[in-house]
This record gives sequence, C-alpha cells and structure tokens, in this order.
Amino acid sequence: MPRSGEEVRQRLQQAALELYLERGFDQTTTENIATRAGVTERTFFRHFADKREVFFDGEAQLRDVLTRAVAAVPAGTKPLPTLRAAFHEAVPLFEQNRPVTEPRSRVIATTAALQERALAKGAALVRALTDALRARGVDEQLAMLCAQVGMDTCTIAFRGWMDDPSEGLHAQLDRAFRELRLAAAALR
Amino acid sequence: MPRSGEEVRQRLQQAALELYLERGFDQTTTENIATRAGVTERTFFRHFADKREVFFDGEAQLRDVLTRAVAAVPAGTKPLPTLRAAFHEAVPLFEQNRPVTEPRSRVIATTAALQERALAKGAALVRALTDALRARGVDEQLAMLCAQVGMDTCTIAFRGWMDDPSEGLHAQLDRAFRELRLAAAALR
DNA sequence: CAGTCCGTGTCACAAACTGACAGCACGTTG
DNA sequence: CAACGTGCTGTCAGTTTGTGACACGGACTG
Repeated sequence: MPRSGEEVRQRLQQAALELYLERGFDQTTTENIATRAGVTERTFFRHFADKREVFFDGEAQLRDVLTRAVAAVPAGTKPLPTLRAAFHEAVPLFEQNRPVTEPRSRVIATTAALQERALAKGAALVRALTDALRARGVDEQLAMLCAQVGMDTCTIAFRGWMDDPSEGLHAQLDRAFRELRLAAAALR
Repeated sequence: MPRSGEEVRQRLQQAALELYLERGFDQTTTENIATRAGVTERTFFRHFADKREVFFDGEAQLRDVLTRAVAAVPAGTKPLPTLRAAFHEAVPLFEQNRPVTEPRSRVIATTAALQERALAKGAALVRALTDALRARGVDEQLAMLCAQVGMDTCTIAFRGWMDDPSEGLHAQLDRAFRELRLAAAALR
C-alpha cells in the first residue's frame, strides 16, 4: 500500500513531533514542519486536515484492535467484562507503542489544543466501542454507558501505568475495574 | 460607544447563537457576529478567546452549583452516591436552562469543532468534581474514576431527557445510575 | 508509446487570531 | 473645576491557519 506519499507522511509526523518537543506546539508553524520534512506547507495539509491531526494517527489502529477484540469475546459475556477483556487484549499494542506514546503524552499535557483533540479521539473510540457492543445485542443506552465508563476506566489504568510502569498495565487494568465495581456497589 | 461591557458580551452571545442557527457555525465569521452585535471584530476577541468559546459561557455556573452540591452532601456518603445527589440538586438549573440548551445542543451536534470544545468543557467539569471529592477525603485515583464515571452517567441521563422530556430528568438520572450499578455488578 | 492517476509545487485568498496605539466616557482626587 | 487614571472600544497592521484552482512530473496501465 505505501505509495511514495506514505514516506512523506511519516516524515511530517516525525518533524512535527520533534518541533513540538523542541519549541512547543504554539511556537511551531505548519510551515516549520513542512520545511523540516522537505515539502511545502500545502503538502502538509494534503496529508493532515489540520495542525493537530498530525499528532493522532495511531488512533485508527487502536480502534480496530479494540473493536475486533470486543467481537472475539465469548457470546453471553456482559458488557463491562467484555470491555475489560478487550482492553487486556490491547495491552501488547500499548506496551509496544509506549516509547512513542510517552513523549507524545508530555506534549499533549502542556497544550490545550491537543488535549481537546485527544478528547475528541477518545469520544470516537467510545462510539466505536458502543457499536461493537450493540453488534453483540446490547441495548443502545446500556452500550453507550458501558463503552464510556469502560473507556474511562481504561484511561485511568493507562495514566497510572504511564506514571509508574512497574506494576504493569494488566495489573492497573484489573485494579481500576475492581475499583469501579466497588464504587458502583455503593449505589442504591 | 462604550457600553457597560457586560451588555456587549451578552449581545455577542445572542448574535452568535442566532447566526450559528441561521447559517451554521462554519458559514459564520467572527466579523458577522461582531457586526450583528454592533461592535468590531476586535472587540469580539476581547470578550471571548475564540469563535467557539462564545458558545460555552454557562459552564462556570454549572461547575459552581455542582461543586457546592457535592460539598453539601452529608459526610460519610460514598463518592458515586454523593455525585448522584449533587446531580439531582442541579436538576432545577438544567430545567431552567432547557430553552437555551436545546437549540444550542442542536448546533453542537452538527459541528465537530463545537463538539471538541464541549468535550473539553466536560473534562474541566470532571476535574472540578474530582477536586470536590478529594476535599471530602476521597483517594485521588478513586476520585478521578468516580468523577468521570458519574459525569458520564449524568450525560447519558441528560441526553435521554433531551430526546424525551416526558419522564423528567430526576427519573432519567435514577435510571442511568441504576443501570451503572447493575452493569458494574457483572464485573468479577 | 499514449493516456491517466497521484502526489506535489505554486499562487491567490478567506478567515481566525494578536499586538500596539489612540480615543472616549466615566468616576476619583486634588 | 480641572487633572487624572481606568476600562472599554475602534483602528490598523500583521501572522498563522486552512482552502481552492491549476500546472508539472513521475509511475503505472493499456
């Protein structure tokens, strides 16, 4: 698949990451990125819809892995256990991407515009998980709630793992879902 | 014509809402809004940081009501029941704002840029709720998880109430939190 | 070899912001 | 009363983001 344009695309992503790390997102122009990648500013916008999008390219892959993992869970499993299993399935992907994800997260943490886009990407993932649950026969309202809540729980686990990788992501996931179960049991 | 400032601010909000409804967010320029409000484009940016922010001004009030409501819940109440009570406390505010919120939501639903900002505002609210819970002695990780999950549950209830107000927001809240409890009980 | 995509460069341009400075109404102070 | 500071606005010039239109050149296809 990789036409000659795929190389340019990767160079643009690399250049953007470098520049955002060096001088920050706001101090980097799209022209800076294009120049470092050896292309024109116009070409940058042919590959990425805007200055933020260049930072969120792996999301599609994660979405595919997660939705496939949801579909692979044995039928009859309840929504939240299904999601927990799916997230465990995606752990290798997270671990493998960590060297890229870690500096990326640092940049995002200091840039409001990137935080917004990250939230939007998370919302898209929640929509995909909602659809995956509905395909398993889960009621729409329940699917929305569980997809959102499951995603939050995974995010909490992920953040804990980023701060301190020693426990491992699997353990963080189990801990977060256990906390969720206990917290929700206090309702009623 | 140096108006009091606050009046100009409200005229700008009104003009923005009207124009976004008439021709859509993307087809409306900041100059359009300023002109309809009887001021200069520069003045628009003195009151609002960007074109989206003019749409999200009530968020601060909701945040104050919710954090105060959390603080007012009897000590010893667990995090999620605390939040559920706080959301019930805010129902009158939601009901009172509904005539404004409803057309606003329609615009947001059709505009990606506004959805992003809405997510960011929701995240800010979650941070405020997290702090409010921590002030009650809740562990940080647990506070983050509950604030996020509680917010999601409230959002689901809110959406259901927007689609069909006949049941009332109180009932939608109770139903959503009941679903959350049942879904989480299936874990382990 | 001719045709046709596809990615890119170039140019022109609208729209979203920002910084600097000046003016005008207002209340305060001497 | 007059001088003065303060807060809001207008004006102007400028940067940056993002888009549309068109032409060039290489790669693939028939």
